[in-house]
Amino acid sequence: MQRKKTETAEHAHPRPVRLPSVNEAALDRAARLFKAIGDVPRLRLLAMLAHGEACVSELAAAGEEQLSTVSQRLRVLRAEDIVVRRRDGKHINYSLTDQHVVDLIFNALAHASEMPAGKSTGRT
Amino acid sequence: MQRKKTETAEHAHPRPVRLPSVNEAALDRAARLFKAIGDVPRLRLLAMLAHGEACVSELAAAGEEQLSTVSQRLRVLRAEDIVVRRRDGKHINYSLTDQHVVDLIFNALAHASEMPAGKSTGRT
DNA sequence: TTTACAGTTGAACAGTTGATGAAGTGTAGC
DNA sequence: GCTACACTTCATCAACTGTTCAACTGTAAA
Repeated sequence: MQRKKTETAEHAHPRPVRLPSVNEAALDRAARLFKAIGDVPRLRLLAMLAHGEACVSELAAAGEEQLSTVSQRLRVLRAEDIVVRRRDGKHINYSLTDQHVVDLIFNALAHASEMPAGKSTGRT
Repeated sequence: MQRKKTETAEHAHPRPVRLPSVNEAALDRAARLFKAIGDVPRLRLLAMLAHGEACVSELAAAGEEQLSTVSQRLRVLRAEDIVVRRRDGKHINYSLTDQHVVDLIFNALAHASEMPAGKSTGRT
């Protein structure tokens, strides 16, 4: 019987099919990481934390946000092991987990400063 | 008079408020970039394209996805200038816009391979 | 021109996400 | 113990996202 594959690509190709050689687990981890930092409010939090650890109140005050809002954002970042927390009396201080995340962010921010917003502009 | 600000953080802090010194436009661009690549299917596409340019059919066949699905994913990546396209007869070949994106991705994938999935597992 | 191929776009739908106020947890001081 | 403070978690809800099929555009060959 002939199965109707609706639209599922299945035909002659100009080049042989090249299956991804990347580790699926790494791909998943990387995508999760990118997704977590792919949000302006969260990325801003990280940019703040890049200057040193800070407690939730500080971060909330600096961004004029509600505590619960900031707390939720930090939760997302913590779930991906991007930040860690440490209790200090009544306060809970957050900081970036490791240098590689710091590097990644600054690297991207640096490149982002170079390239104009996104559309048009053409190039050089 | 005491103003009721519901929950909006406003109290004594252990440290002075440190406002973000980062460029908002760069932050926005970086967040958009991360968001676009923060998705396994899209990141997989990029991983494939890192090996060289490919047309939509190839990418679709390699991932056993529908043409329209892949096309939509590429659209998102193209909207963020992560990939570019070039027509070649009936085919449209996509490739990564520049080396810096390639670096970013491989860098992240390399680090992702090092760190264990995310939660638990303990450590080494 | 007609047909087939390669890809894009639009609309609809399901699933996910993020912000918020209220309620809960944990710590410090009285 | 009780109260205040510093957060966290829960539940809700609106807004957004990703996938899909159908329809459409553009190219090539007959």
